[in-house]
Amino acid sequence: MTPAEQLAILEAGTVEIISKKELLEKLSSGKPLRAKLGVDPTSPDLHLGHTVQLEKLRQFEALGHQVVLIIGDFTAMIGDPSGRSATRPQLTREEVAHNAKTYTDQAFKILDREKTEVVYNGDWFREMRFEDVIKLNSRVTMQQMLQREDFKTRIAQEHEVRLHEIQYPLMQGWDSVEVRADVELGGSDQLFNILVGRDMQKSEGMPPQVVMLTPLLEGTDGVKKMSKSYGNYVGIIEPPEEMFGKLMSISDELMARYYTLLLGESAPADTHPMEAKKSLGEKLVARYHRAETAAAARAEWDTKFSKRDLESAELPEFTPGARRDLVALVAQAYADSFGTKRSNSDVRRLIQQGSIQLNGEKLSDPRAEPALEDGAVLKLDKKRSVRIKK
RNA sequence: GGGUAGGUACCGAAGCGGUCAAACGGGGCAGACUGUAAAUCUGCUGGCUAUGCCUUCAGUGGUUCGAAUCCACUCCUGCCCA
Repeated sequence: MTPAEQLAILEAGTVEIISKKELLEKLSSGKPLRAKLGVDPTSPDLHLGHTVQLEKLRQFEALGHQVVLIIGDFTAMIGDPSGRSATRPQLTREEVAHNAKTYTDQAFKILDREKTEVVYNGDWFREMRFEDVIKLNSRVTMQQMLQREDFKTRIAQEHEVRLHEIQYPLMQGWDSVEVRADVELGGSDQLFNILVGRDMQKSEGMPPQVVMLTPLLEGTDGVKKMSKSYGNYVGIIEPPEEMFGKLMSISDELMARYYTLLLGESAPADTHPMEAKKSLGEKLVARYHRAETAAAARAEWDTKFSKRDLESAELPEFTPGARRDLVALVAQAYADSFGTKRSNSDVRRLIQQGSIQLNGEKLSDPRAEPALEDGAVLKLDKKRSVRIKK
């Protein structure tokens, strides 16, 4: 494949490439490029937001280039301030180590395990001595750091910015030196950090990496960037039904975004939005599970929510414990079947607001001890129900 | 180091001796309407063995019948100056 053809493939779906000319030159050299993506294992699960970049990396791999995945086990302890309006919580080494493991396992649902180079930036940062850190710091000016939008606004709003946060871009930049990256991929909020990488490489006498920015994927709320800490994510190892369900609950607007960003196609214009959303959901579930599983998830969703046929739907089975009053029952059902902790007060509220139904009948007395027959359907809220199993 | 403004629930922000589990906004949760969409409307949003009780307004101690509110000290943050 000619360099120009490769460029066309790689360019698709990106927001910005700095610069295309450089990329073309690198591609023309004939040598496989080293394409870097750094991920901080701040939470164990990869979500659809990460896949935008991972899919792009897969294209690099398919074109015979070398993908370098940097697990930021060290940087994760600091936390990337990008796009943040507050200092991130710092993670412990144990948390990070655990997350890193699950992270890579999930990344290889997309990338080829055999072809991908995985490195941990703790390998070099832990070795650094304080004088190395000073040297690193001396390469960048305070003013450059303060140009960053997120720092600037935080300062303008008189919010704190801690010193360790401004180290982050330097560290990310140094990663590029360590792995001799030719290209670094990142979300569009990574522009600054990746540019620092270029500067670092130049001052090390290395050819600077090409910056390749991918669009940021909004989370299921349609507003904020998808992130586990915002609770607006769709994890790629989520059970098929859950994944499908989450995708069905997004707005029509967002659906169009997901079509372009995740599937690389435009949303069908002549189809009812709900139908379009269903095919989006099915396709994505199929991508991370199997086609049959996806079809099943869709069918199951239909009986549960379109036909509202809870009787024949597959519901989690729930075996009531010793306490049979409604409050205890509901609280336990949430905990056992959905892993959701709700306080008794919270449950009481749900009951009072008419959320709880038994076989289609509203239960409104928190103190009642409803007769529970085997197979009865206890509806907790609009989206969650369980089947009683004695 | 000096001066100054602050630290209130998930976040922002009122309150400045009792009627404060704490206004208001955002977020979140639930309900109605729907296509588990958006928009809109309604309710809720510390906990509990619940017409009452317990824990909470940076921390500790104090004044008071009574403190988020007053006093002392401590810790933390912003801003200005050095």
